[in-house]
Amino acid sequence: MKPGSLDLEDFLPYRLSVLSNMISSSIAGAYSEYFGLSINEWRVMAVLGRFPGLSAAEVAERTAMDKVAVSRAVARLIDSGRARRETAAEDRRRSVLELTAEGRRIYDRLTPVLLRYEAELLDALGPSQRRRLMGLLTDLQEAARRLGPPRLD
Amino acid sequence: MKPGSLDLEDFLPYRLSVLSNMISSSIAGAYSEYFGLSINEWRVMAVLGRFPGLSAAEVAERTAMDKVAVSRAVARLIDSGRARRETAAEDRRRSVLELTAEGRRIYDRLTPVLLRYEAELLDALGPSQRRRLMGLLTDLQEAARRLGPPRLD
DNA sequence: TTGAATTAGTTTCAGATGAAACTATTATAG
DNA sequence: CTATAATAGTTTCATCTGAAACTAATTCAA
Repeated sequence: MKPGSLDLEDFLPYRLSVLSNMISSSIAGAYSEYFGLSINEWRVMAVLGRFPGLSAAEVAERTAMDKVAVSRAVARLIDSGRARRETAAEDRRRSVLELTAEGRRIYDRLTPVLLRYEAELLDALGPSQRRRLMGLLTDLQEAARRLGPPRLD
Repeated sequence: MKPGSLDLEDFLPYRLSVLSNMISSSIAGAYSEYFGLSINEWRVMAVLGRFPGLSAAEVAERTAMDKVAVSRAVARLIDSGRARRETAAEDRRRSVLELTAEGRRIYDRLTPVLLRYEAELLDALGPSQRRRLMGLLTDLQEAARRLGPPRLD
């Protein structure tokens, strides 16, 4: 391969994108098949299961979703009886979001399945790689943030 | 953290998705700002720049895009004068796709910028991690393929 | 106070997406 | 040979998406 040429299949951003889409759509297939959940609905359920009482903005922050996506996912979860919204007493703009009993049932059913799936993925790596993987992702993420978009010189 | 609980920010599929979106949208911002290219249009240009004469199905295979997305991206590239389509003489269903001179100009301008960006990302990792990264992504990808979607027990 | 600015969240609008149906061409079975 | 199936690619349709505009509530400045 001549230097300065770009092979998509060796290009880190492309590799990450393919891998991430592969894993996400695998998982999304399972959400969707068993419970009719979209990936955004599941992400909202995942943070509400762990941190009940968050506002929509706090959910957005913890899920890296934008506020429009959160608003729509929450609306569907409420429609389908899986989440509940109250208005914060001290600031009536804020919502206070929680899973319903039905939502929690699904959360409790799905969580161990996803953790097991993750463990099975990690089993594919050697122990030393496995230990370093998260730090590596953190470093790449930090670098991406620091670099900002590529600029034409 | 109690075992069996799922923290989104430590969950591999979520981490990969956030990192990948961060990097992809950084890059897409640059394409789009300088040349009005979508990520799919750029991917098609990237493979045609390296492998001129591919058919749409071959482009789809090399970019992990579906055939509808390829069809639309190609249509736009042709509209904007950046790619050209001919019909394969021996099989008139097949298209033979190439960049135009203008398309190649953009390709030649963008390629080194993206390679430099990738190199800067990799600079964030230690040398040993950097060397192993691609193999690690390959292993995860292979594991994801092998595992298929998670199943409720 | 009160009215301008800010914040939380929703709706709108225009474009992107993918599954399925469709067109055109080529391959294959009888 | 036909006609049935398979393949390449496009179009349609219903849904998804994000930016910007919007509503409602709160804060801040004068």
